[in-house]
Amino acid sequence: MMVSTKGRYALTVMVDLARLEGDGYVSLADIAERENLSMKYLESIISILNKGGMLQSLRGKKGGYRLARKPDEYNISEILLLTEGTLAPVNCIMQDGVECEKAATCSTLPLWAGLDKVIENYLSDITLEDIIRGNRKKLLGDYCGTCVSAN
Amino acid sequence: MMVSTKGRYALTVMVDLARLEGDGYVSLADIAERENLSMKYLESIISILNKGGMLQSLRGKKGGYRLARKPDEYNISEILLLTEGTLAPVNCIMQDGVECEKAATCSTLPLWAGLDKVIENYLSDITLEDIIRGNRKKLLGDYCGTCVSAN
DNA sequence: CGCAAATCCTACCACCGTGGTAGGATTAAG
DNA sequence: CTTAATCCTACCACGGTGGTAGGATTTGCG
Repeated sequence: MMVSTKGRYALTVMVDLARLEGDGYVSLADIAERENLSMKYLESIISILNKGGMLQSLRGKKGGYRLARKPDEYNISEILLLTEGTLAPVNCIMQDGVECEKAATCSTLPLWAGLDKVIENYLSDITLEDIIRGNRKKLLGDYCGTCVSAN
Repeated sequence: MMVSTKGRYALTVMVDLARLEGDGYVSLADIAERENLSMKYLESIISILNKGGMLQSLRGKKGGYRLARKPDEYNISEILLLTEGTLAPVNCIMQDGVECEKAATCSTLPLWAGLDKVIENYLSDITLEDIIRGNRKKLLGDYCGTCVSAN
């Protein structure tokens, strides 16, 4: 599994907040209830989003969270990257400039690099706005036969 | 991480055997030494490949393994699927006909389904032959700007 | 026939990431 | 000054990952 609940729930929170854009600060309790997720667990996840600059928060009564930017200014890749740490499908891929010691002679590396590219390209092309608008063409394909089959 | 060492080493073994196609049966000890991997660990992985019909084996002295088909008749998806069990990037995606209970109302599901498609399409289009021939265009892109960027 | 070289099979295990829970400290509105 | 909210630190069970160990079985060859 490439994306754990941490990344999935983070995206769920971001989509929830994107839907409520303009409603001011939304409390974590509200989000957790709406999405039917553990508030305590969500707390640790939303903390990552907040520290990563994805959100604005307000403490105290009437406090909560809201998006720091417009929904179409977030791409999915950056949200998942922040929460998951990496989106690499294998751990033998170059990260932070450090590559596998066998990289020069490894015959399977180009495959993993290509897979990594495909994933990154897909996720970085989709925004929160696409998700709340249900942009099926962009999400599920038909616009590129080689990327996403038409069946 | 989507693909563990199990899947990676399985592919390494398959590529190794594809390179030696026509040389008869190749012993596990030879493969392990050539690829610099633990023979004991490789044993458990090659056993999955063998039982899954990917290989032919011969026991006893002068025994070993060889490919059951031609290198261009294996796509990478089936090799990884056999060893990893699933290639789904998240565990909330439909598997064996069973889908998440929240599927009907989940706003993020189309994203995960789209990601799954992109991955599956990439991996099922590449064969062992492509890897041993170092088919960079197919592996790393340039043939589809939306799938794999040109940088 | 018997040895050696190979696959095949079962069991075991340490480590770490996942998916949380618990409890309290701090802040701000009214 | 109470209440509702974020913020922070610590803890923990479980299962998957990445192996290791030891032997049983099969087959080629001299």
